[in-house]
Amino acid sequence: MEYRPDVCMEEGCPVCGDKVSGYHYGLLTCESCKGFFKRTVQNNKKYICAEYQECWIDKSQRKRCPFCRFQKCLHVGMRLEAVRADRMRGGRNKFGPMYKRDRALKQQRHLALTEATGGLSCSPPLVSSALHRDLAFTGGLLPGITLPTAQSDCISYQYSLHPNSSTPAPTHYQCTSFSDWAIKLERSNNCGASSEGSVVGVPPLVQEFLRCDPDELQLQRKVSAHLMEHQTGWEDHDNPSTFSLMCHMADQTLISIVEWARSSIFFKQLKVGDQMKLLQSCWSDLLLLDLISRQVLYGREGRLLLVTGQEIELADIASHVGPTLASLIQRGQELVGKLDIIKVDRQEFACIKFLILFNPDVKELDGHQLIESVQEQVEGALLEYTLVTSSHLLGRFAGLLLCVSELRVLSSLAEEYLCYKHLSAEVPCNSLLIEMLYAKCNWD
DNA sequence: GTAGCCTTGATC
DNA sequence: GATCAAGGCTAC
Repeated sequence: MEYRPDVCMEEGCPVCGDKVSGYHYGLLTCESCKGFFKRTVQNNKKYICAEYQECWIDKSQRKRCPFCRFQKCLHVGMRLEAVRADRMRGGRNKFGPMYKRDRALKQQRHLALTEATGGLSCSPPLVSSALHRDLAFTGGLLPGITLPTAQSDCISYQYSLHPNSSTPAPTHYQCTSFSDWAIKLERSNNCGASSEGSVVGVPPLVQEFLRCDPDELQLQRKVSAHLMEHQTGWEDHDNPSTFSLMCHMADQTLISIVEWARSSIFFKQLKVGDQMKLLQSCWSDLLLLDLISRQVLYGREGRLLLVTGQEIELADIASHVGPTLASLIQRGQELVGKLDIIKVDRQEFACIKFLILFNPDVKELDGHQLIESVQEQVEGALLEYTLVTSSHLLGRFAGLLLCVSELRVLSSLAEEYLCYKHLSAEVPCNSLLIEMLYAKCNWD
């Protein structure tokens, strides 16, 4: 394989986003963070953060808070043990093979991406570089002018959120090839389907749940179109932060979840009051399930696939967020890993959605009996389906229920985080997320 | 204290 | 001998 050193150097420093100069103390970093890390460790420096130990570190602000800079160095994986106690110069350390593996991996990823995008990746698809732009890693997350189409194999992004802006978009980023993604979708959609449209071995109720499920590509187009249509209306004076964009994205996903529920079997039979109570009780579970199922069904390892079809390196996100969100992402990743190992399919995810929605534990339900009965039917259908598809008898079913419990814990933590961000005025106004959050609080 | 460039030396 | 990741030097 031809070795291309530039592939590794294209990425920004994981600490500050500056130009990488090589592997230093365990990973690719820039020269200044290398020097900073060395000075700190060699001289056993102790820093104090003047604020809340969550200072943003980028190229322009890295000098402001050495405490947070050093914390970030450690967080992204710089290794203390790579700083030599004896100060011996030259030579290699024990990380040599690790650097080699990392290089090979990056090279492999680059080639895979080049192939997936039909050799169009002349400029690197590094959303990570865009993440370094501002405190809330703005940019690169709104689909630009080019929406994925069958003709366009490459999804472009621009820095500039305003098409008429005089500032030229400095870089185009590429994302997952649309055709590659579509192939994955098609494969997933057709799993087990017979030519008549019924599915062999799949209980009729599960088939009905699957029929209610929104089409992923339609959802992607809808959310992307909405974000592009409304981007000029947000924070006219400034670019919206990435967190704010994520909120808009989540809002749109939530709207699609409500639409899904309203048009679904059983739910349509409920009184509006009960419908509201059920949705208010589980909106965050469903939102998180939507995100997680997307990773399991269509995502790639180490990346976060957004509802718009864009992908972000998880390592990049983790290195740009505070400890609370980083821990949430970590747990989410672990859950995706668990579901990935047991290869949960669309049928099972469809059942889980109904299982979450029809929660008889919700208080003051008029149609409590009906909801309890639906929950039993869903459980029965899921159990039947897992028994048909898995040889592990009850193990798979029990495993899925355990994952649902973990998902509920995570969504509750995510709600707390959202609440905190809302109190810090970082969530956009008129957010459906906040409306749901408040509805739940008042109702609880 | 920072950060860019230089020197060193084990490994390939 | 080339490479490259350590530590060192020094202008700012």
